[in-house]
Amino acid sequence: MSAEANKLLVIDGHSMAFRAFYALPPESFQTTSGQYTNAVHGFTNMLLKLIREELPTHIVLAFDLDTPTFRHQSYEEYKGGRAKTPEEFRGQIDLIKKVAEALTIPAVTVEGYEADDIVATYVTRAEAAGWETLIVSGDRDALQLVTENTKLMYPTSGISKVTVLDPAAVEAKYLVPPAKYPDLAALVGESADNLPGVPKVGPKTAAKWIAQYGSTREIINNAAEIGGKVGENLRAAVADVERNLELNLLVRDLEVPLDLEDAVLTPPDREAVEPLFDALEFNQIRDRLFEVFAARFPEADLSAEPTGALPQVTVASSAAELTDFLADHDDAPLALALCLDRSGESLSTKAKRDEAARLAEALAVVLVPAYESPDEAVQALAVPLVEADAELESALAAWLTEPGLPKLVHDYKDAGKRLAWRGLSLRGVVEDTLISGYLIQPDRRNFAFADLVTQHLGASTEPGDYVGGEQFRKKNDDGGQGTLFDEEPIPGVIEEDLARAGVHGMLLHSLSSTLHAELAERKAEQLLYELEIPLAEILLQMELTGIAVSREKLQNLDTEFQRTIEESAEAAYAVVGHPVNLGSPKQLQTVLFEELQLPTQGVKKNKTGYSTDVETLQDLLAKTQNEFLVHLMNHRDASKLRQTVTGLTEAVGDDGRIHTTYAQTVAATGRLSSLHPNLQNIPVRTAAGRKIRDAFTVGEGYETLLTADYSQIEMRIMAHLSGDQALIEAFRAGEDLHSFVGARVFGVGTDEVSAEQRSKVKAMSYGLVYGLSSFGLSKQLNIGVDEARELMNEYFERFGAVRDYLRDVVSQAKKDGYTATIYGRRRYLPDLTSDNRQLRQMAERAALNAPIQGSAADIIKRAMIDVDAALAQSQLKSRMLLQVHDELVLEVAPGEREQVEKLLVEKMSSAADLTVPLDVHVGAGSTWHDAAH
DNA sequence: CAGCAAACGTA
DNA sequence: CGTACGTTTGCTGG
Repeated sequence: MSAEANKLLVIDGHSMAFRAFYALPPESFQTTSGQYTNAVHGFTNMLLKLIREELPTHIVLAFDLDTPTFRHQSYEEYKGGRAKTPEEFRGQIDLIKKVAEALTIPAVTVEGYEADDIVATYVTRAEAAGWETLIVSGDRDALQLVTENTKLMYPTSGISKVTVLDPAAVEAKYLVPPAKYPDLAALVGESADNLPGVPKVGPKTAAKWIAQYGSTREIINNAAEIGGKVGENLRAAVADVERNLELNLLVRDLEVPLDLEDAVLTPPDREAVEPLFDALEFNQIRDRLFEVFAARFPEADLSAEPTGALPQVTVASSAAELTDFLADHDDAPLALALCLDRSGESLSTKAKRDEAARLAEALAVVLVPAYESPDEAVQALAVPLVEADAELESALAAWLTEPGLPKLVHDYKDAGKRLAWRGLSLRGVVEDTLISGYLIQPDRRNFAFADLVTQHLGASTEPGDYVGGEQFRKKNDDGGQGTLFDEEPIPGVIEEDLARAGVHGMLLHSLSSTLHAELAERKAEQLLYELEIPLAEILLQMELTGIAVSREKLQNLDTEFQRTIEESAEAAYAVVGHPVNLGSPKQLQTVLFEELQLPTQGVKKNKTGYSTDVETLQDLLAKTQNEFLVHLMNHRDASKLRQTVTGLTEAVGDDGRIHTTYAQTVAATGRLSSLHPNLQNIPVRTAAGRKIRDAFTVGEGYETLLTADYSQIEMRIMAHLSGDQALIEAFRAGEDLHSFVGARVFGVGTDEVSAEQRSKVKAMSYGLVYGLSSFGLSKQLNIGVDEARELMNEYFERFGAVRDYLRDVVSQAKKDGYTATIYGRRRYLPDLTSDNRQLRQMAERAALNAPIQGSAADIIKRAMIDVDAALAQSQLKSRMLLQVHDELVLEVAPGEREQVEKLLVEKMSSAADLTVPLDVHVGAGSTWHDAAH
């Protein structure tokens, strides 16, 4: 590289770290261990952006030290009066230095000097060598360094907006050429450094004097001839100005520990980047980092050291090849990976890509045996699912469906579904690393295979990172993966896909054993083998089966709700005199609180201003009787319902049924969640909402829908876990729980409890499960805090063991670091010991709730497995369709109703052995609405 | 076009 | 200042 092409980037690390810190909210950038990373994040991003856009050949980061500098020694108050460094900033400078180290960018410090002096020294050397330089600093002292070859990037607000200053720009902005900036600053003073200047002299006066006399030294020499008040002030402040002059001037000839030439930019140290970015939980930045450096150093190899040999994937072309392969591996577990159709990956929006990914077809199954040694290429076999001969297909089907032949997968339900679309059934799954990963860290949201592999094995899932896979390495000029087609043994599957599936399968074996060691330590193996994996099989069937809906009923509802929407909108517009988007909280704020002048007193606020949620609207209605509010709320209700109807209509499959997907690894408590569409939040509370449930119907060939739900399961678990005798007695007596509790709390007979009293204790009982406070209760019940506290005291007086339990569960969780359900499902809550009060209290409420909500989830999961087994045992054709946390919906085959009902009640009630009975209510009907009871 | 905030449906 | 979720809409900022 020729000298002319050299470009130095020199960054004042401290000042930019501070800018980054104030530009990004610390609370949004925290690792699970509580370390704030907002400054690190912003700084790293900025650094990458500079490398990408400015193309420097050399980079230096300059940092201050904590020790005093020569400036402090000559002026004690130097930088005095600065606010204390915020708590959240602590440790972030060290992390930034670690990032620099991983990127092999030098971080330079010099004892007794500031970062600015280091910057000045490198700039001076670069100038001498004829290099171009870009300074990045938020400190104005750096202005003096600007020349034609040396520009300054100065952040104007935060770190996203920057100005690049050349000499002309400096002069335009500060009225003096760069070299004279110290003269100007000496006269004006610098409040950030606690350096007072001449009173009443601002940049304009100072610039005028400098133009007249040439320098501040000359101004002082001629101070006598300057008239007026400012002249007097100047003469009085000569000592200050002289001191400023001395302190402002940057040192340009420091002894620095690193030569300019040695600051050359080189590719990052991947071995250092990976663990550091793991710890910082920077995943997106990591990707961007490697992209930026790959673009910068196309020839360099940024990939990790190969961790083993790439599996050799052979494509089976005959049944014999498959049967031989299976015979070779006897009955040992084989990992299973699918090659999917990737043609949807280039769709324009994320929503479309996600949709395509969900529906992508399986093109091949790759079977991978456990490897003996990582250095020896494992022999894997790919079986095409398209254009394969019938014999091969049936040989594969036989292996897949045999429960006695063990398979390892990541996301069994997903693989099972894609295979089912091809008419294949997958059984005998002994490991699903998705679920294992979840059981270990239930509050993590993303269990992508590659992430689990990185985290638990520290390995790569990229074929290019394995010996023998060099041809798959992504080169910068990329685009040419198509060139890797040798031939196309399986339509739509390129060589790289096969290699990827091979690596995936190979890693499944190692990930499985690593996760199992963890599971064993947590005593969670039973949960995996006896609960979650069997449940996954059932969920898969439920998802494939779906639930029938009446398109006609949905269509009618859509029309009905649409009419309400239009009518209420018209009526609302009439009140305000013009149309508004009633779905825009922002526009509503304007209409409600500016145009209609509704009282804002006591109105809840959110980040964007006054809230417009139902609660607020109802309060406003009570106060003002403004009928706009009525129309708005009608509009809201109808829009929400129509939105649900639309979503359902779009989700109806060709078979006239809706197939939801259950997420088994999302809810941190152990519950399921439902998506695409969500069938766990279909309205039920209002009459209009219930009409939607009426569109869910029994399918053809079946007699009726059956719903079965646990009655008050969470309170029963509370009774069981707390051992509260009064509560246990209530459930054993089979009395109405809330009347029973109300009678005790209010000291009246069970049948004398008023409706109001009953609803109060009901809210209270449910609230306790969520960690309700007296404040929250008072708000919920619209009563005073005192009355709420009174109510709580009275409650705990009668049900003392409940209070003891709630207290103990939190303190135990603090001690252990986790809560546990009755089946031993753990939830880790590191925030229980956080210094941040809000985080800590949130964790405390989660600790109260997790054992209860989680135990209820365990119980219904157990029940589902037992019900499914009992249905099979009795050879019944009836089937489970939906689970809604404490409710199951089944489709009953003709003539089976009585038997199924009996079996349901029996299996659900006996799913757990509690000190209180588990009551189950059953209802039947031709629609979901009618089956409710 | 991606991602956030607000709102609201369920247990 | 009550837990656990998913989806849609409007809007901002890249």
